[in-house]
Amino acid sequence: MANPELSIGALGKLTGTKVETIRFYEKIGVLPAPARTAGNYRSYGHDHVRRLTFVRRVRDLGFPLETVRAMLDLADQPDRPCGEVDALVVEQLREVERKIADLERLRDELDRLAHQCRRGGRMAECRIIEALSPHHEDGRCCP
Amino acid sequence: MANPELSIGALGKLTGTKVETIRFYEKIGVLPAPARTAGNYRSYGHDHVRRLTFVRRVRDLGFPLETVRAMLDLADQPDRPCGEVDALVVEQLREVERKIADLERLRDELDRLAHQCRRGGRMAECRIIEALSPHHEDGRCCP
DNA sequence: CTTGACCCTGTAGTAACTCCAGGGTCCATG
DNA sequence: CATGGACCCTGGAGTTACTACAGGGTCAAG
Repeated sequence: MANPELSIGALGKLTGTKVETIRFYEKIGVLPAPARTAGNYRSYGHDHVRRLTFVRRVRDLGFPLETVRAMLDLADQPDRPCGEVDALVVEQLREVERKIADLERLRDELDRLAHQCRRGGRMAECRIIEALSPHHEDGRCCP
Repeated sequence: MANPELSIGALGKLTGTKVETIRFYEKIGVLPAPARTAGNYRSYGHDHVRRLTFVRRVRDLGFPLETVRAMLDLADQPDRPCGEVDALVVEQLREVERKIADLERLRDELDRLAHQCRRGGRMAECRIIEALSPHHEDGRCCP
C-alpha cells in the first residue's frame, strides 16, 4: 500500500491536476522527479500524491509558488531548528487569517444574495461589492 | 465627498494596486475608463475605489478574473431578476466555503507550528503537508 | 524656468500554467 | 502477431494576469 505506482494520468485524475502541470512542477523542482518504467513512463508513489495535493490546494488559495516552495521547505528539513522559520510561519499565519476574514465576508454576502434570489428579489439589493470594499475598521486594503 | 478626484497613483496607494495594473484593468474592461483632466490625467472617484478594492480582494483570494467579471456583472445589472443568476451565486458560494475550510486547516497547522517553535521544537513534527493532503472524508480534491 | 515627481502610450518580459506537434509505448482485439 | 486507440514522451509555442521599461508629456515648487 506504500507504493501504488501511478502513471502521470492517474496521478492527475487523483489530484485534479493536468498532466502538463505535473510535468511543469517537476521541471521547476516543486515535485521531485519520479522513478521511470522500462518504457520511460513516470511512476508515482503515495508521497507524490500528498505533495501534489498540498501544492494544488495552496495554489488554489491564491498563494504564489514561491510561498508553496517556502512551506515545502519547512516540511522538508526535519532537523532544522524552528527558530529560524518562526517569522515565516507567523507571516503566513497572518495572511491566512486575513484571507479567511475576506472569504467569510464574501460568503455571507453570497449567502444573503442566494436567499434573496429564492424569494424572487432583484439584483438591485446586491451588495457584493460593498462586502469586500475598504473596511474602515482596519483602514488598509490588499497587500 | 462623493468625488474625491484621485490621480492614478493615489488610487494605487489607497488600494494597494500598481499603477500599471490599474491601466491594465481599464484596458480589459474590469474597471471603467475614468474622466480625464485638462492634461489628460486619469481622474478617479469613490466608485472606482470600491470597485478596484473588490477586484483586488477577489483576485487575492485565488479567483480568476473571469469570476471577478461574473460577480461584477451581478452587481452591475440592478433590474435583472435574481433567478437567472442564482446558479452562479450558489456555485461561487460552494467554492468560497471549500476555500474557507482549506484555509482553516492551513491556519490550524501553522498555528500549531508557531506554538511548537516557541517551545524550541524541531521541524520534524511539522505536519503542514498532511493538513492539506487528500481528505478521505470527502474523497475528492482540487477542482 | 528648470527640475523632480508623477502621468501618458505602447511594447516587452515574467509567472504559472496550457496546448500542440511529432513521435514512442502498451495492450486488447481481430 | 499485427494493429489501432489510449496513453506516454520531449520540446516549444500560446494564454492569463500582471509587471517593467522606453520615450515622452504635465505640473507644482523653488
